[in-house]
Amino acid sequence: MSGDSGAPTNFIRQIIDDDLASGKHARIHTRFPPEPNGYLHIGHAKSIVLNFGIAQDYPGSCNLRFDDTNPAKEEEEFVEAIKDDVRWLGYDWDALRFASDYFEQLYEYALELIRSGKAFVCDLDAEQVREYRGTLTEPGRPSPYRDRSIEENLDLFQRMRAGDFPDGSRTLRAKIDMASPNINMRDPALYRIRHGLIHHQTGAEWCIYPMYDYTHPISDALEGITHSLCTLEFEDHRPLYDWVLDNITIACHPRQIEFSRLNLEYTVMSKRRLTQLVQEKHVSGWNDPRMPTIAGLRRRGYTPEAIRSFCEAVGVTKSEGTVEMGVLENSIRGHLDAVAPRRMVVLDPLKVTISNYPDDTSEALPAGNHPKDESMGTREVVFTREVYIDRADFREEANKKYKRLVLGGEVRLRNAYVVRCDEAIKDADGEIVELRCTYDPDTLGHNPEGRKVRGVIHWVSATHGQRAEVRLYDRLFSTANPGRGGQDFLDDINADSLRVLSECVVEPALTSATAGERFQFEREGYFVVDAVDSRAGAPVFNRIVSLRDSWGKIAED
RNA sequence: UGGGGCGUAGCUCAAUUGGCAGAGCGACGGACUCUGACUCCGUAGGUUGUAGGUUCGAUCCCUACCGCCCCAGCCA
Repeated sequence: MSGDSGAPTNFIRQIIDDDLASGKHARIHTRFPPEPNGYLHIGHAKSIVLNFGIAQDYPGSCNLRFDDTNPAKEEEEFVEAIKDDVRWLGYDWDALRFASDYFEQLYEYALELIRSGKAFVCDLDAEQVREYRGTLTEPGRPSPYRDRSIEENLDLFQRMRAGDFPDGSRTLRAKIDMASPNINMRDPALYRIRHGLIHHQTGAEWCIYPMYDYTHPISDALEGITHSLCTLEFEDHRPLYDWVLDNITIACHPRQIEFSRLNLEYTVMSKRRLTQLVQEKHVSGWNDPRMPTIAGLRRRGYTPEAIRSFCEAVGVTKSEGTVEMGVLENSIRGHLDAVAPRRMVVLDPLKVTISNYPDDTSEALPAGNHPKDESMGTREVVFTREVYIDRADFREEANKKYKRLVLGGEVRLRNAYVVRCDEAIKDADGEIVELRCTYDPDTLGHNPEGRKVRGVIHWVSATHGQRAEVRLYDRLFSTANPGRGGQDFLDDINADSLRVLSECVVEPALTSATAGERFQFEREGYFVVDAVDSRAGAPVFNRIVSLRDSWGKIAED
């Protein structure tokens, strides 16, 4: 049942299997319930893949529901961005809902709670409530307003809605148990008063807003959710979730199941911190390619497929851990290796003159777009007397392990000829400014006989290539767990997380690349045409991820 | 300190519910290669947090410890 997509099973899917087998449910209904107070991040993707993935694999459905009970923090911009991100990830909701759709029903249920003596209007202010609540080790004391008559509570609550009382002056509270060892059960607030806010869905219609703990179970039940999946910090809230549904007249009682949230090395995931990065302009916005947001990963060049397979790879459990960044990187490498056309780009150009190649000639050489997939076809690269190679691909001398160009040595120019380096020309400071090489005309398409070249390097024609900007992104933070030990996480920002290279040379086939197109720059990594800053005929490239590099780990000789 | 959770390989997860502790990723080594990529082959890596107990037999059941996370918003 759960294996249809090849998605690995987990304890939640096992519970669902059991519920289907026992006949408790014939159909599964999940929901993804974001609060529109920020952009979605990779941690939300885990929840999205879980919830929508279950709906896909079982006979089931999944709603997108905005948990919009706190208009002070929520905005329409965020609801639109979230819808975009969910769709981009490849999912479509069965129903689009807002918790605010249920405000009227929520209000009616609150009246029911009051009528049955399960809720009361409390006149304590926030500080007094805190004093009465007790501590982790001491029980709380009942509010002096706890035993008001039902009639008075009804009247007061109706007047709360009518706007008769100022912010913070009163709350509606559940009447549960002030001595409960679970603080969430110590007569939690159900409604608070908030004047003067324009809610993005309901406008100025309400001046009282329901709390999450009250809204969520009822919203779930109203939608016929069977399994309400949330993160571990809500485990303590489950008794309250159940209490609400057990004490009102409602037919459905979803099962809340908690799983551990995603933690990723070298980044931060809390909305508070992401918001701070954006507001204080440590990044260019929610979609900065270094951000772990879906919008950031999208602009960075990640694919929905890669993010989905990443989410499946990390699994779903109740134990907390931190996933290595390499797992995310491998997910995109794996996908793009299969589908990204290959191109040649020189990031740090060093001019090479092929002395024995005629000045007035050029050759259009066919180059495969993919080494293992001929269906991806070929394009032409232009070979000329002057080409660029990368500075890192030449050394005056090196040991045998160095598989690139050395003085007096031979190397193949990818898709073209074998060349030998005869001379390195230096400027007054001793810096190499040009290489003089000779090429072997008999090495096109086959290797020379009787001798072995050191390796293969990429190149671009100096006369046919085009300058382009390439942005090299690295992890946003320099430590695996930013801000650990209580210090400011901003101190851990990686100062080199973005390097802009403006003098790169790209092969002709790349000048017409359009926004969002992804390529492998051979021997370098995977790159995407930036959707924001590229211009027609002048693409800007973002590095998505470098190629795996076993050479970089070997100590320099 | 009260309550709620979680501890299995470097990381993420399995282990048919008491029957020889495995996989993927990573690391390391090799093969292949016109990408130091991809692919393929192989190796290492464990006192299952600790100490007891029950049992022929414990990752699994019991007891006690230890460590880590969450909870004292009129946030979600």
